[in-house]
Amino acid sequence: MLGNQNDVRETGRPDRRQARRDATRAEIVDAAWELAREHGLAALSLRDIAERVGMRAPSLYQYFDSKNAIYDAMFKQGMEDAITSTCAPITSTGTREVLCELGRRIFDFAVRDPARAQLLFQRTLPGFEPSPESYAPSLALSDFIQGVFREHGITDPDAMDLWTALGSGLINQQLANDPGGNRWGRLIDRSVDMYLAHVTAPTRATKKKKGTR
Amino acid sequence: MLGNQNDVRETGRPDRRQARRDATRAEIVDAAWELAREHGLAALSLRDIAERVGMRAPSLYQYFDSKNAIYDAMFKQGMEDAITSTCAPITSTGTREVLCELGRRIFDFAVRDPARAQLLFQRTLPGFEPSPESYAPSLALSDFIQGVFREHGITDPDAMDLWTALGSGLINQQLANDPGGNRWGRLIDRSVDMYLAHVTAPTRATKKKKGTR
DNA sequence: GTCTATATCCAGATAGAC
DNA sequence: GTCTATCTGGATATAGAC
Repeated sequence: MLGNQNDVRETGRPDRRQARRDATRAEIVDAAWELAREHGLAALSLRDIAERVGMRAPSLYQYFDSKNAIYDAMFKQGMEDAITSTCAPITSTGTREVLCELGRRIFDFAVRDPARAQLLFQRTLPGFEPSPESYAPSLALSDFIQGVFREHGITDPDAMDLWTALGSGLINQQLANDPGGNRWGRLIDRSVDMYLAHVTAPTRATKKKKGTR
Repeated sequence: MLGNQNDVRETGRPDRRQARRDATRAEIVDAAWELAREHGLAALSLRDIAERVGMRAPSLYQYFDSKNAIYDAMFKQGMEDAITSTCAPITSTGTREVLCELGRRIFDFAVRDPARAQLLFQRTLPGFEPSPESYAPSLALSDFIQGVFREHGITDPDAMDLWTALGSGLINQQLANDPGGNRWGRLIDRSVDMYLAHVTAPTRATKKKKGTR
């Protein structure tokens, strides 16, 4: 569980043994993801993972301290992938186009791999919680999204929460009720229109707005 | 798994043995829900359920054919509770008030019991799928909601999907990121405003509308 | 660093006595 | 209808040989 897996040796730089070790760790995580996609996240077993990488189960303990440590490495890798898929520069300029692009990136990332979405975005695994180190990329992702919104004048925290609800709802419904289809994916642009019309609407009555001017 | 548990005897009416049996079945399902709430849905074990009702595990097989049959009974009971909580007559009249009331009922029902929400609305249990019989109440619930919307002039299927996404997103975020709090519950009325402003907005450009008039 | 062997524990499900 | 006893199989994790 403790994160000394990336430590360098006393020389101050990782030697070849260390590099080999990291490569094997990555192999194990990849095998775990394969199995999770095939049989479900909760059905992962150390035996199956070991078999897929050509080992016996006990050998895995040379690379991970426990099964939860493997889940943790999967979580971390998944979050890093989420950043790669989501945080690329956005070429569009208009607010509507930017939000559509951003929304679609996240939606596609989540829907592309249901098992990954379950580990990253739902909290459904029995006793698993990501370690602070593995959770860090998640915060970076939040910051990126928040930054994009701020650039377009949306700073109200409630408006941000509304956005995350809308996005997670589209993803959720797509995965639960039309896996492999596009029934809710089709609604992304429309959702952005609805959202922007509301958030940028002229102030009226008791409705909270983006600014106070 | 097969649903002969509610059969009547050859006389054509259930006798007292049958009533006792149904009562015990209900006890078992209640105990299973208690344990699911305490230790998580996936952590249910027949031993624990049996212990809670004062039996040994094998005795449960007098009442249910398998562990999945217990999940199935839980699903059915949960869906019936959802109908009870959701489908009561709505006293409000205005469209906004009606949708707020409806949304809040479903939200409260889901958030009140995360384990139940996981079984009913997410598809996260290893090999479980509800039987057609247990799934039936779910369809009745959909029909009710659809009827309410139709009464208020919303018939566009995409608009319905948008509503379910919005609702499930609020629930999802509340359960995952602020369990026990109200961070997204506060946004229900605002979400309804946003939704209605969009769905009932005057037709413009390529935006789909509720009707063609 | 990987293995065999094993410890320990738990699961769902069945057989058959009472 | 409930029990004890057991089957079968799985899990995570550890000890110690090589």
